[in-house]
Formats: sequence, structure tokens, C-alpha cells
Amino acid sequence: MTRIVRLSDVAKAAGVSQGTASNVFNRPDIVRKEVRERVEAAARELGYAGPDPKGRLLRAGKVNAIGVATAEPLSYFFEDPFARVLMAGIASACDMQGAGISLVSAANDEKLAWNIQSAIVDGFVLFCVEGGNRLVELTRERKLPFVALGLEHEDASVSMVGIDDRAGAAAIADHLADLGHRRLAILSLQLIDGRTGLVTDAEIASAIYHNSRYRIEGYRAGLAERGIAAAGVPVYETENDRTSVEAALASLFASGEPPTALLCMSDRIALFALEWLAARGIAVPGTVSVAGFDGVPEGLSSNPPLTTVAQPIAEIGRMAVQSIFEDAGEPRHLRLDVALTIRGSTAPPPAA
Amino acid sequence: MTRIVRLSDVAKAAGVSQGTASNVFNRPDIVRKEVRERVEAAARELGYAGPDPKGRLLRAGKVNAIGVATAEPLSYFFEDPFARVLMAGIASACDMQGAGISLVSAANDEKLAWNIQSAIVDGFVLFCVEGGNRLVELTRERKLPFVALGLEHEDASVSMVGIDDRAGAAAIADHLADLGHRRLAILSLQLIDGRTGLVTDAEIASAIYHNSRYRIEGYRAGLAERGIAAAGVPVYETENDRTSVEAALASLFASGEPPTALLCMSDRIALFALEWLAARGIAVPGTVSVAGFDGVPEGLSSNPPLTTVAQPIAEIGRMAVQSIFEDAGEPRHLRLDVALTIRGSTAPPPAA
DNA sequence: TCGTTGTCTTGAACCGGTTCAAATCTAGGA
DNA sequence: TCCTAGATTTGAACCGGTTCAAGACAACGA
Repeated sequence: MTRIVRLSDVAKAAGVSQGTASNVFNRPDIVRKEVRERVEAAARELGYAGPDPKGRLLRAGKVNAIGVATAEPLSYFFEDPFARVLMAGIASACDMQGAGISLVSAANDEKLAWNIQSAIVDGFVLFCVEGGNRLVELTRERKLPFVALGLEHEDASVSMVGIDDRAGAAAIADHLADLGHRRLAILSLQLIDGRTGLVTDAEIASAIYHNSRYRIEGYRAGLAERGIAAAGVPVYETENDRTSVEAALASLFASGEPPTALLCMSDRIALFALEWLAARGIAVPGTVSVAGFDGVPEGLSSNPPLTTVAQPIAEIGRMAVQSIFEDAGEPRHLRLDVALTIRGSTAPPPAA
Repeated sequence: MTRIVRLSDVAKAAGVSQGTASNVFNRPDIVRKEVRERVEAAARELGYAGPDPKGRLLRAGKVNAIGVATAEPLSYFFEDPFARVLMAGIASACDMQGAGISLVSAANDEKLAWNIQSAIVDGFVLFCVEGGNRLVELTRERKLPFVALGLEHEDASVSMVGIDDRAGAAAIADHLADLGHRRLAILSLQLIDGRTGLVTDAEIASAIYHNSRYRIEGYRAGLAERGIAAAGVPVYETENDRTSVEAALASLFASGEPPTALLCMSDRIALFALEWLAARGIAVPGTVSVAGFDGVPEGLSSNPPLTTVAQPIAEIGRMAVQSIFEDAGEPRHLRLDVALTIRGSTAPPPAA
């Protein structure tokens, strides 16, 4: 295989200095026409592919691309409904900036560390769905601007964009309580990695995923206002996947007095619940009300359409990108508003 | 602002050569423990962020990432159903390779050219939805391996992965004809950029999007087998968006004898059609049958579920990536099989 | 004591460009 | 003919690392 053609080869072939050859490609207007044509001819002759961006990069400094990182597999970006909307927001913001997007992820920790270290980007947006803290830790090493999403990190030194989990959860709990529900259950997102099932208050208090904890606290606060005690509302931890959600539901509905309302901490959980209930002929919202959290588009076309707490998902993505590009050194904490979105999956409990 | 810390700064501070400092980060095992610790201390002291990948890149050659390019805005990757499934396939293949993904796109041509020229990647997967030829042309300049998707290019010199458009179209046309339909209409994807509405045979023959043309030919061949003449089957060109699809439908159903079956060249078109028909109370499949093309997941949960020609979308993505990584120099043309997928949106026409 | 064998380190070349001050060239004006 | 301004071109210094042949050093056996 013939060695690859470099700019210096072209310059030599055309009998000009490398500097001039470089100008032919980058500022053709300052090169005399005759010389320019000679260089172009030489380039064509040699089959030169144009200046290699790898070389330019080093000199230029800026890459003009941001990395979006997560500890999930790469396909997460395209398969998870929430991620998709978020990415669309990020993408549109990057489009406006004329910036590119690099997807960074890896199954195992070692790979992930390497991928983050070697990503050619100007900054990172972190999807902290799982192993969020680790992700933050790895990224911090790079000393590039970054913002964490979906993570209520106690650490004030990291920028993040998020929502008021507590208020959102309280709002939807209020809604359900106002409808008259008294027997409820919470289907939670991960509080601690790799655990599922019924959890105790102590476990909730020790959650490493603070936003999950905040949502639980929000639910409870909302219910407490209406005089419903936390003790009567079981919390099931799930992994946001079908298996663990169905296990929780099975356990919940095996008991003599199943709940009349389900507080699901994500729309994904709620949609799985909807399917599970439908498969068993349990009417929603006639027999059981189901409330989600997130506001993904799938909730619009589910049957029935999902009542939920809508996050401004795309907006979060946009803010994240913006916040990277205008990185002021100071970490910023943005908290966006959520919107209680009442659709068809909630109604008063069946008359006793 | 203090200048950024380089490896050479660390080396100097630690009193070792730059080569040794480099080894501390890349092959720590070959450096004497004492020296290693000295270098690490210096790095920490100076706030060194670790070897800058931009530097390494130049030496290493390989980037270990592929670029996925399209002439659509970046958000296309996350919003278009077909693109999403395709990307999921690409992502899973990249995961296995441990490779990253760079999203390349741009609204205007100039930007696009620049973004393709400066993408730091080992190869490209091209989504040729619109302006496909231009995209191929720009990418070819880079002299990196690439494969074109969704483009029946006459040019044998470019690798591509695709399906047998003609056979797929013929199969679904057969299906409809077998059900007894005699009045049909075709809702086509773009044949020529920026045009919509009823098209003539001459226009079809001059289509720049060959796969659209092949599908039309396939439809017609399938119908011809059952004695249905092409002349009686109008072809409406759309831009694969709601507006142009609805315009076509409006025109089609304004006539005295509307079609009893719609051959839609994408599931997206078919889903828009389903909505339009539902909004007007036209029963599907009772009054009108609707057939799609692609096999996106949305077709499963539509009402009614969509009969379609299912492409092995994720598989196409996987093959594309594979074909880039084992680029053999020779352009390859892969043609995958499609599967006629009969669901609820097609049925015999209403009795006359 | 001397040669040998390993283990670390060093120094310099390279990766593929961009940039800019200084050198050179050209044409116009005095 | 000489000088000057403007237009081009050159040469060398970067950008931030990695790599590897060759050198330095220590330990070991003869």
C-alpha cells in the first residue's frame, strides 16, 4: 500500500512551500491564481484527500463538537424515549451552534473511562441514568466544561440542568389525592444500583440517586397534605425495565387490597404498567389510575393517554448545550419548571 | 488565564524526559515506581488533565469512531422513526467494536461540506435521504471508507447496503391485488428534490432517487401481474411529511372514485394517511386499505396496525458498520431481504 | 575486575497540519 | 533609475503527544 499523501508531498510536487500549499486549501484568495492551480493540479495528480482534520485540530484547539456520555450502551440514545427527546433538543441546539455531536458510552467501566479520556470534544453532556457519580468523576478529570443531567448531585461544583423533582412529584400526588384515591403505591426508579423490590424508609434515606429520593419525598409531601400517611404507601424499586416493573405489579396486585392508583416515577414504568394491567383486564382509569413522570411523546398515544408530570425535555437538552458553550467557569445549576399534564389515565377511584 | 498544562510541563516539573512522562500515562508498568510517583505528583500539582487526545490522535492514526452523515438537520437522527431504528443498529455494531459515533450533518451545503471534511472519523455511514448524491460526492473526497444507505446509486464504485426495493414493492402490490383491490394509488417518496403532487411517467423515468423509482416499478409490476394497468394508478409525490401527504390525500379523495387502497412508499406516509383518514371517519381497512413500507415500530401500535414491507432496518445498520471496519478496498453491494408483514390495515375492498 | 544481561531513561524524529514575521517580487510614481 | 507600497511566498516555530533506537545504570556471574 502506498503511503498516504500529505500536504508536504503536494507542496513538494508543486514546487512551493508547505505554507503556500496550506493557503491554497484554506485561504485560496491570497494565493496567486497560477500557483493555486499548480498546487491543485499536483494535489489531484497525487490523489490528495485534502488537509487531514487530525492535523488541523492540533493547531486549532477547538474541536467544535460536544460529547454526550452515558454509562448505558450506545443504542440507549436511540431506544429510550426520554433520551430520544433529550437528544433531539441537544441536536437542535448543536445545529444552531454549527457544532457536531459525539456519542460516548461503554458497557464496562474501563472502556468508559478510556472513551471519556479520549473523546475529541470541547465539552460533555452527561446522562446520569446509572452510575452517574462515576460518570461525573471520570469526566471531571478531563477538565473540560460539562453539565450533568438527571442527577441531583449534592456536589455544588458540577453544573447541572434539571427540574424540581419534589414539586413535580408533589403536584401529581396532589392530583391523585384530590381525585379521592387513598390506597396508592409508588413504582420508583433506581435508588441504589442493582436493587429491586419493596424498600424501607431507611433505604430511601440512603439512596444514592437523590432525584429518585426527592420524587418520593415529593409524592409523600403531596399525599401528606391530604392526610395520607407515607406508611400506607408502599414503594417498589424498579430498574425502569419491563421485568422489574412487572415483578412489582405482580406483588402489588397479589394482595387483598391492591392500590387504586400507581405513582410511577417514569413514563416508561407507567407505560409498562398500562400494558400489564391491560393484559389482565384491569380497567384504567376505571379500576386503577396510573400516573407517569417525564412527559415522553409515547404517553400521548398510549391507551389511555398518560397523565404525567411533563418535563421540558428538549429544553433541558438545549440549556445543557448552551451552558457548555458559554461556560463561565462557575458551575451553574438550572432548575426548569415541570407541568402537571392530566390526560386519560387518571380518574376517581371506583366507588367502594 | 493560565496556559493549559502540557505533558512537557509535567515532564519538566518532574525532572524527567517527556518520553518517560508519556510512559507514565500509557505504560505505567515500564516506569520505575519511584519515578512514576514523582511524575504523577507533578501532574497533580500542576493540574494536568492527562494526555490530550488531540495529540495522541495524530500519532495514532486511527480514531476509532465512525461518522454518520446526512443532509438533514442533526435532530433527524432522533426524530425520524426509520433513522432511529437504523441508528440503534449502527450503535449496537459500534458498541461491539468499541467504536464511537460522530453525528455529522448540516442545514446548508457549505456547512455540510465543511463538516464532512473536518469530521474526525475512520469512515462514514451515509444516510442518503435527500441530496444523497451530493453527500456521496462530498464524502468520496475524504478518501475514507464509507457506505451509502437508502440510495440505489447507479455508481458501482460506492459501497452500499440496501434492500430489493422492486421485489418488496411488488410483494405488497400483489397482496393488495390479491385482496381484490382494483382502484389503487401510490403515495411516493421524493423522486426529484423539492417537488410534490401528481407525477407523469416521464417524470418517474427521470427520477434522481432511483430507489423511489424502483419501488414504483415494483408496485406496477406486482399490479400488472394481476392485470391492473399502471395508467389507472396515480402516483403522488410527497416529501414524506404531513403537509405533502395530506395534500395528496385531499386531491385523491376529492374525486368521484377514490382509491380503495393506498400504496405508501414509507410507513411515515402511511401513518399520516391513517391519521388523515381517521379524522375524516373513513374506515381502515373497511373502506380503504393502507400499506406502508419500512417496518418501523410505530406501525405496530398504530390503529389499525400497519401492513407493510418490513426492512431489516437494524441489520442494515449493523452491516454498514461492519462493512466500514472490514473495508476491503473493493466496494461492496449488499442487498438484504424484506418481509411482507401483513397486519390490520389491509383487507378486501368494500363490496361494490 | 570485567563482561553480560536486564531494566529504565533519554533524545530526537515524527504525526499532519497552521500561522506569522520576514523575505521576495512587482508595478507604479518621482 | 531609484524608492515604496502592496501582493505573494517562504521558513520555521508551533500544536501535544507517541515511539523507538540508543544510552545509562545496576546487578550478577565468572
